[in-house]
Amino acid sequence: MRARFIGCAAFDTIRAPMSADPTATLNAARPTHDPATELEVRFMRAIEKVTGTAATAQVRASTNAKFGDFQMNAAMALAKESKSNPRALAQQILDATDLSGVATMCEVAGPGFVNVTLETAFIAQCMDALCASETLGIPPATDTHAVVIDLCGVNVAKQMHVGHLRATIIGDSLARVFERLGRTVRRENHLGDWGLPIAMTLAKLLREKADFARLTLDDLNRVYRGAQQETNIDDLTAAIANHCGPHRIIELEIQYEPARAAMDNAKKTLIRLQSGDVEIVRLWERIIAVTMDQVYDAARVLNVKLSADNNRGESFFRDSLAGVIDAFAKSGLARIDKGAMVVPFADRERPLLIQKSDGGFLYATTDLAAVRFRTSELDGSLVVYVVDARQRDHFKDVFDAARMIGWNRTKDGGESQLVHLGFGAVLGADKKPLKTRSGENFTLKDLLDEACDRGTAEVTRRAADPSAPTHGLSPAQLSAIGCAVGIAAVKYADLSGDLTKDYVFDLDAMIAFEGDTGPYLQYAHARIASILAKSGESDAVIGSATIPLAEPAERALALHLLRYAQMVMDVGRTLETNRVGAYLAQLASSFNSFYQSCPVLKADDAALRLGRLRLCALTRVVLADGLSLYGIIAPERM
RNA sequence: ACCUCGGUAGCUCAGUUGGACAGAGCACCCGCCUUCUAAGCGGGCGGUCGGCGGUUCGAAUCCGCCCCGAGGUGCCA
Repeated sequence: MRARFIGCAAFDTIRAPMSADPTATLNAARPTHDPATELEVRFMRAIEKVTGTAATAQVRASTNAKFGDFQMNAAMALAKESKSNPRALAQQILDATDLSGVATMCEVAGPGFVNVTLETAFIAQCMDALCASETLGIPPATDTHAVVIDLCGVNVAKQMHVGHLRATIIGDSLARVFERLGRTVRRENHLGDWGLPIAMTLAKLLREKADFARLTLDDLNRVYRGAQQETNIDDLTAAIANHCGPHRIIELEIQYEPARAAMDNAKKTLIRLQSGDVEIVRLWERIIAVTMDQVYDAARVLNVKLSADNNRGESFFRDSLAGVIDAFAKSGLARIDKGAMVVPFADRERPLLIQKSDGGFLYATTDLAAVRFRTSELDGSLVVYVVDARQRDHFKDVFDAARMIGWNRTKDGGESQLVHLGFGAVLGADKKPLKTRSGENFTLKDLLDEACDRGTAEVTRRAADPSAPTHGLSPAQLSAIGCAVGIAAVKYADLSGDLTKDYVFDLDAMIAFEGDTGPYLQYAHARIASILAKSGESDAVIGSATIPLAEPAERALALHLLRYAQMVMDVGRTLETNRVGAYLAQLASSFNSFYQSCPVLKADDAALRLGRLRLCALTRVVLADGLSLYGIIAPERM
């Protein structure tokens, strides 16, 4: 079984494999409504004319409003290659660029930047194109293969803890991003539902004559831990390994006699399970059901798309393990070493162990079977493993072995990308990993309950104000909004940071409602929903209005809305979910600034009012869509 | 010992893959609700980007050597 979330570390195996091919980024489809696309095209033509090379123009949004809307940075790098003056080259490129209908003002600045200020009419044109797009400007996916995402990864008979939060919501969020990009997505929940630890638990339950019909997860959790402890003979094996005296060893052997008996019992139970003993299989299915109920509950509360349909655990692969060994043995990639079957690597000492000297299989064996299944059966051209960063070396080995034997191939023989998205650990206040083994830690359920309670308390407190939009709502309605707010706080806190870093589990920080938080985004959304409702205008009327861009706040908001599609595509390319959060925080901030300085319902004239309403409407759509990538619910009122 | 990842404001973190004076949020200080939701907006305070060298028009970002922290390293998963 895969104990995937014990603790700590930070790394990603992702950056190298995902960004290896620069031409892929160059040739990738770009959002057609995005001004950066048009600028890139026009500047590239000019660069080709001037220098004869097909270099990217390096068009970026300006870091500072005083530099205009966009900047073109290619001149400096090109000047370095040709050893010419960067400012002069920038001017040459600028002179050769046809910017009619796009930019009003362009100038060379600093060491060779080209600052671009867009023509307002062009921004309006882009905004109309964005509004007309059903995908918010995201071009259709070119790859029709599946994206396979390994997420959640719970172990049967064990309680979910805060570590599972990450594997579940990160995986779900990535799945949503790829769905948004038009890809076919397969969520795979690789359950730890097979092997000796499960048999040990079953054996102990049988010995204690447990009532399987009334079994709870707490019971299972306790028995699981008890079974681990009572079969533990680490001290004895250590004593033998350290060549302790015979007296000491005999003493330990007597002491560990019960442990050996328990282990023998567990192994017998395992054989019964493996051979399909009807009674044992029935009980096995029962403990899986008890375990999975908590997972489905958590998924529902977290608004994560995960159900029994996604379950494909270790037991699913049990009959293909011997085939894995055969394939590696026949291919000559594996050899026997010290009685075990290993796959050696050319570039490192330590091999990958795929079969124990006693003939037993290991989790690497299961993972190899799963890799093959996910590429060749599920047809995944991208397989992402959302698993604790500490298993980095393990996945490096498994992926390399899979590539060596050619299991990184889709049905049509194309190459699959195998990526381990190793997320950081959730640490305690002492900066040490929160460990489940100690037993006294926060369970996932505790965390989610607390988030809902605090959210509900906050929403209820504000609803007491007679002028609040939520005033007069029923406790059930307030609780629904409160849970959405509390859960948004938790999910945003997790997904908006660097996934590969550890973070300290701080409930108060996680469930904060002010500043750069999930509720801040929900609040902006609720404000807009409220304005739109109060306006009394139909979508059709609002949709045909002219978007106003005269005010700086209007212009800034519009330009940011135009960047949405590119951001989603960037997340698909890099798997960095924090880009969504950063984008949305900026969007909400831009909107709130706009809202502060530009009256909407009380605008000076009817056309301006409708135009600003249209800006509001589009902001609401993008905000809600972005929040949906995190699986965060955006209430109409709060 | 070896391999890997990290070190940015008092705290929590960003930093568009080498670009302009390093940005947010929290905390603290000062303004803004008879006006569309103050979970908000505007302004201020605050940093030798772990240290030292190197590469170049230009480095938090790339390279080298140190310091500190964490994780991993063959028959558990």
